[in-house]
Amino acid sequence: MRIGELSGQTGVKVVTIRFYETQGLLPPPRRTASGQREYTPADVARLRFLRHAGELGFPLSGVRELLGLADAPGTDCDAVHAVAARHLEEVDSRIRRLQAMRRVLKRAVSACEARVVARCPVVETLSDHAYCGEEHALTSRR
Amino acid sequence: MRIGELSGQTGVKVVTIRFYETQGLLPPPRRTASGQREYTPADVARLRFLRHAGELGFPLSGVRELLGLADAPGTDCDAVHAVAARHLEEVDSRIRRLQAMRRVLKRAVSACEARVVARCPVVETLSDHAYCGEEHALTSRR
DNA sequence: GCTTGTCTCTATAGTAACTATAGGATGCAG
DNA sequence: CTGCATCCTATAGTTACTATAGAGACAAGC
Repeated sequence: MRIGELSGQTGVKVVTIRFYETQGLLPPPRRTASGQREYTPADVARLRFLRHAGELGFPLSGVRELLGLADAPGTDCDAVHAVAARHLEEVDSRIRRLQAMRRVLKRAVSACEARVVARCPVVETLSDHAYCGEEHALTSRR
Repeated sequence: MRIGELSGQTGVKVVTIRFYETQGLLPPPRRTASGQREYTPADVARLRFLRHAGELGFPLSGVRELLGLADAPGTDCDAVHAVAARHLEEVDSRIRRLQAMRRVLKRAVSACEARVVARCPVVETLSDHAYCGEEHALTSRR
């Protein structure tokens, strides 16, 4: 099948498929005489794996590891588990950081709606250095 | 004060301060005869505002808007509220997406630990096209 | 006056994970 | 055979910075 068909079957955009190829996540397929890529059902499976991993937020480096492990004869479940567990921790940490942001933000936005104060609570929150007390919850972002 | 001092007082790295200047978030300061930047206490306040907004996850475009509104004579609280409320929704949405990821991920990782199945649950989760049923919860990332 | 060390300057490139665009070539239906 | 969808490569843009190179500036000590 050609790249458009592969894209349709997997839900991965054509440009992204080519991008995955440059990143070594998808093996370079055979080409027709005119240079067009020709894929097999095995590529569909691999690309679906890629997509699912992407949807679960694995970074491409992690996906690469997972693919390597899944490809190896007799999957090393421990190694796979380690990659996934590490990513789960990362997701947890991102959630915690976002929730900390959310609390501060929600408080300011709500105060704004309540209209009980003279000065804009959002601007105050951002301007006030005392707010830095919240800083502990809002550790380095990313 | 020079840029290093400003950096120390605000916790924003020197390179980041210069970056904010190129992005129009911090006005270009006066320069000494030799070309070094000279800042005032007003710059400290503005940079702290910038840092707080950054910690709350506002995109630079949002920070730009907020700064513009905060600078205007007589803060337009409604406009500020709109920017903040929009960002709050964005944060909420990111949290929801991450939590959906987390559920799927947690299930696979736990199954892995329980060791009740023959094949690696993480690899299964990623390979199984039936998993696409979860797709609704895991909408387009980013 | 000279050296040493820290700070500052500009400009460029790299990060993640794609997306967008330009400018052509190919494949297929009518 | 013409038109349109699809395909090709290569390059640049996105976000919010960080890293690096190579050079100039400032303060202290000798």
